[in-house]
Amino acid sequence: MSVIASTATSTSGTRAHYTISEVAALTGLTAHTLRWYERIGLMPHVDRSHTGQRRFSERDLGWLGFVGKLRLTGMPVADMVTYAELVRAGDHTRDERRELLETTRRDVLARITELQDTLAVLDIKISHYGTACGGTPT
Amino acid sequence: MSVIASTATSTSGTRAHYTISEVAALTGLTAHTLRWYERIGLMPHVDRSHTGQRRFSERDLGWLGFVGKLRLTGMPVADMVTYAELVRAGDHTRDERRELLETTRRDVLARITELQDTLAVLDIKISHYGTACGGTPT
DNA sequence: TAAAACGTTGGAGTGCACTCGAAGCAAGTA
DNA sequence: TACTTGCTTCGAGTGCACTCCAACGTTTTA
Repeated sequence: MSVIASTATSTSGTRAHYTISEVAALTGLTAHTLRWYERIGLMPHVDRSHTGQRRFSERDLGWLGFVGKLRLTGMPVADMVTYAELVRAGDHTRDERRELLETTRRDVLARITELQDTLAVLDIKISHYGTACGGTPT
Repeated sequence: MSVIASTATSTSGTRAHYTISEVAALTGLTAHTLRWYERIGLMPHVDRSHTGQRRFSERDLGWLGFVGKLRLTGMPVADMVTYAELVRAGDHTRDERRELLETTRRDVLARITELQDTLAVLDIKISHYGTACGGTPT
């Protein structure tokens, strides 16, 4: 892989663009997945070199970071695509986007509550196993 | 469906056994899923009527409740089956079971942290949408 | 310059967790 | 008795989110 070497722009740290394998390394996604994201409309338009290879920008990286967060929320890919489409559609979709995010936020809160609930059950079970006498725990 | 009518045992509330559709109604799982659980080894032995129909006990219901909690943790079904096998194997697997549960517990905690992290990102995004001026939010 | 590494595409395949269908008994109801 | 409902099994189908393949072109390294 060598030192990342491409057309640099700014003087410090910021890169003009990244190849697909560089982005894969940075995001933890595979190149396959990155192409698939583009195919399904989850990426804004990605630049190409004169020979047609993808050149990801800093902005693309930022977007992928956010998409990664959305993925961690458990949001379905289809909904992320919807969100991406709203972004592409322009400023008049701001309200819709905010709503989508707020719905997601509520879902996340609900999921956290749910998990804390399971945690309580797990703790009870585990404490039963702690007492080394032979009840009939399931 | 009528009133649940089967061989009752105790005087108040507790039932001797339940048909598959009763259990489906009680758990929210489908009859298909219940049979599938049994096929893959996720259920302890379920009693049958003289005609071969399943008769779920209170104990089975309790087990299904616990399995439901495990499912909510995000534990893969294969691991739940492993746990079920350990329970069937007898008392000498207690340590192993406790470890499995503790691993699950750690996973749940990690997931909660992860979700709280995404929550922070969502809140920042949402607050950007709140200010109704045209930046370029993604 | 030659070899190795990396990039492209469309389409097919994978693994998970269900989910459903078909064909055929069995039990309760009008 | 006829009908409706529910149960059985096996096997196939679904939806999601990737994941991989083949065949070929490009770029970097020795």
